[in-house]
Parts: sequence; structure tokens; C-alpha cells
Amino acid sequence: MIEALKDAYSFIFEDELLNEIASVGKLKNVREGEIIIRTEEYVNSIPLLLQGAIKILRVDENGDDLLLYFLERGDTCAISINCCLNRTKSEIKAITEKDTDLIMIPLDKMEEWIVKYKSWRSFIFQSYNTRLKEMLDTIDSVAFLKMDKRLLLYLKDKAKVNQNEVLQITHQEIAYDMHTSRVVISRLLKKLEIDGKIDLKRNSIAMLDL
Amino acid sequence: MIEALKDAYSFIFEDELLNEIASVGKLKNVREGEIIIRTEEYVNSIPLLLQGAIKILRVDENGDDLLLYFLERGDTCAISINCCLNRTKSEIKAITEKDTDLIMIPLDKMEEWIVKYKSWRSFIFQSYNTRLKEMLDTIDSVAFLKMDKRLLLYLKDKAKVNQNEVLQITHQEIAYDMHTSRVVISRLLKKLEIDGKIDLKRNSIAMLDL
DNA sequence: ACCCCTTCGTAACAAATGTTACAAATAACT
DNA sequence: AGTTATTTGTAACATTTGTTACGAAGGGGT
Repeated sequence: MIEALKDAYSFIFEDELLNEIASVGKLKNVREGEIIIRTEEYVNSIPLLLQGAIKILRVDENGDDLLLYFLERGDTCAISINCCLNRTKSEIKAITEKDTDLIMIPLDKMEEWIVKYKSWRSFIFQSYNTRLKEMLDTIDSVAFLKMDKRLLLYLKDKAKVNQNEVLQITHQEIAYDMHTSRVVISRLLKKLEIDGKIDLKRNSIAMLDL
Repeated sequence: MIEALKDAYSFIFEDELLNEIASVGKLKNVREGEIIIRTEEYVNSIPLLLQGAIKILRVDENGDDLLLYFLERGDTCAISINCCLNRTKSEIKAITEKDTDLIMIPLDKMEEWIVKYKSWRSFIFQSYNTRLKEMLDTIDSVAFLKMDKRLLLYLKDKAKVNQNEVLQITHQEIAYDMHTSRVVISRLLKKLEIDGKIDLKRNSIAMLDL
């Protein structure tokens, strides 16, 4: 575990902090597709991603989803930090996008380190920064773009996170993430294929111009 | 100034911190409608609102706006904090919604206080919390709601911030804030009037069922 | 090969939103 | 009072997105 930790975080944290993390953090291996955080749940620890990716979704009162962004190696969940520090319920849902290794840091330690380690403090603020930016990107996408552009952004983002230009996904799954209907997605994907930007197969979409 | 400061913040900050704020902070009085922060600008100080209200907008590449949320008395701008701490450019535009008094805190002090004062630290994290929540509300509104509901939320929010159930605003201004067209807003407002929810006059909208 | 289940393509239609155009109403100014 | 500029109402139409329905295609298991 300490090696994986150093791999992902040694250029951010000093050794002393890395050791503390290793001693109090709990390693977790999560399979693809598992729900890590549910809405309305209290959060008592924050995750440090060693490997893999996590999908963060907003859920409305009808249970409809909207993809906010992905967390990757070296990321942490600013919304979790937020829930921890302010003792509030989760407003989002987190699902592993692929098999993921993470270290869970208990709330009290993470508060303690904010005062103790400058590097931890900047990591926390840095991660707020990235997440705020991603939220703004999501707002841009939903508020300013039409479906076809949104879809293209979605596909590119997904390909990047999975480090694979061939996406194993159904039209229905995309529709859920983007909060629209399967028929709409199929229609637009077909158009993208005709325009030579993607290649469609059952259960897979190949990106042609990344 | 120290009185206005105590009025708005004494139940959050201890006396020592209040005195420090008073001694290093710069008081600013800003008239309604002035732009405080532009996109692409660097931010070197953060504002504490004593009185008034500030409108925070997202701007896309075409210069189109979208209202994110309002800041009120006792609030600070998490995005400013963010820009300061991470030395990044502003991604948003801030315009005073009405005449506003605020105290500007220089960057280095605000960083110093994070370690020095627990109350300042929780204020900062508390404000990240509120802003993240408001961003999520904005996303909900744009992603999950149809225009008519969005418009009603907008009107209610605006009435709350201005502490007045009669809004002095044109249809065009609403359209800019919501990133849609004037005709769409006029149409929906008319429907709301017919439904008995508002009263329309030139340059003003009266809310009837707050 | 056959059946079953999921996924995908497409048409036809409905609803929501955006656009253009123009007239009417209101406020502001001289 | 009369002129002007701004704001609002409304129609007519275009575009985008959402919905329903159904058949075709593909994959897995037996």
C-alpha cells in the first residue's frame, strides 16, 4: 500500500505525512460499478484515489441522475471533504467507473492535518479548486451547449478517464448519465457516425478523432 | 466600520480576529450595477459582505451569461478564495445587485488566518460548503427543470435577495440572467400572471404568493 | 440451429424552446 | 402635448428535444 501511495502522492506530500496516511488510512479495493457514496448518507472519511476512476453524479428528487465529473488517480472528493468538515449529508452519488483502489482517511485526522501540514492544506484547497472548475464545466455544458456537443464532450471525457478510445457502453447508459432519453442519444450517435467522428458497434463506441 | 463588521460577523469570529480584520481590511462601498470581478482577471483579495448583495455569473466564450447565485450579508465569495489560494484567474463575473458595503481582505492575511484562527478556518470551509451547494442547485435548475419552474425559482430568489416582493426588472434582463430569449420570458411571465402568481407592470414584477 | 434477451435504428408525433417580426403600451424627454 | 425610445404582447414559424412504438440486429446459452 505504501508504494501505491507514494506512486500517486509522493510529489505532493512529504514523507512524514505519507507515513501518517499509511498508518491511519484504510485501503479499499472496489470493483467497477459499485456505489461508494449514496445521497442523504453521512460521510465520515475521505477517499484518496490510488488507482481507477470514480463517477460523481447529482441525483434529483425523482432519482434521475446527471454526471458531474470523474475522479482519477491522485484526486480526492471535494464534496466528501465538504460533507466531513461541515457534518452535512451527501448531495451526490459516487460510483466506481472501473476497478479502483483507494485509501480512506478518517475525518479527525484530515482536520488535524490541515493545521499540521502545509502540503495537505494546499492539497485540500487544490482539490476544491479542481472540483469547482469541473462543476463550472458541467454548468457550461448543460446551460450553454446543445445535446450534440454535450455528447461529444461526454464521450471524449469518458475515453480519457478509461484511457481507451473504445468505450464499452450502451446508449441507455449514456442517456442516464446525461439525463436524456435513449432515443435521443441513438439519434445523435448515428449522426456522429455519419460525420465520421465515431464508429458504432453493439455495446461499444470507438472514437475516431480524439 | 468596526460596528458594521461586528453586526455581520461577531457571532462567527472572536474579537481578536475582528480587530485584525478591521485593521488590515479595506472598506469599499460599491454602487448597484458595478462589475466587481471580471472573468480572466486575477484576484488578490477576498470580499466580506457587510451589506447589500452581489450577483455571481458564469460567462461562456460568446460572452453569454448565466446567473449562478447571489452573495448576501455575512457571505464571502468562495470562488475568490479559490482564485487567491490557487493563484488562478477568475472564471466568473461578479456584479453588485444593489448598493453594497464590503471589506476586502488581502490574500496573505487570509492564508495566515487559516492556521491561526479556527473560526476563520471554519468560515472558509463553511463558505465553500454553501457555494458548492448553490452550484448544485444551479445545476439542478438548469439540468432537471423546465423554463417555467426555473423562472419561478429565479423570481423568488431575486425577491428574497432584494427583500422586496416587487422586482424592478425588465424581461430582457431576466432573459440574460437565465440565458434564454426575451420572448420566452415574456411568454412564461404572461402565463404566470394568468395563473395568478404574479402581477406584471412595465419594469416591475410583483410576486403574489411568496 | 434455435430461442431469448438486450441493444439499436427509425419513424411519427408531441412538447418545449428559440427566432423573427411587428404592433401596442408605457415611460421619458423636450 | 407631442415626439422618441424602451418595453411588452403576440403571432407564426423553426429547431431542438422528448416520447411512444415497433421491428431488426446481435450475443449468449442450450
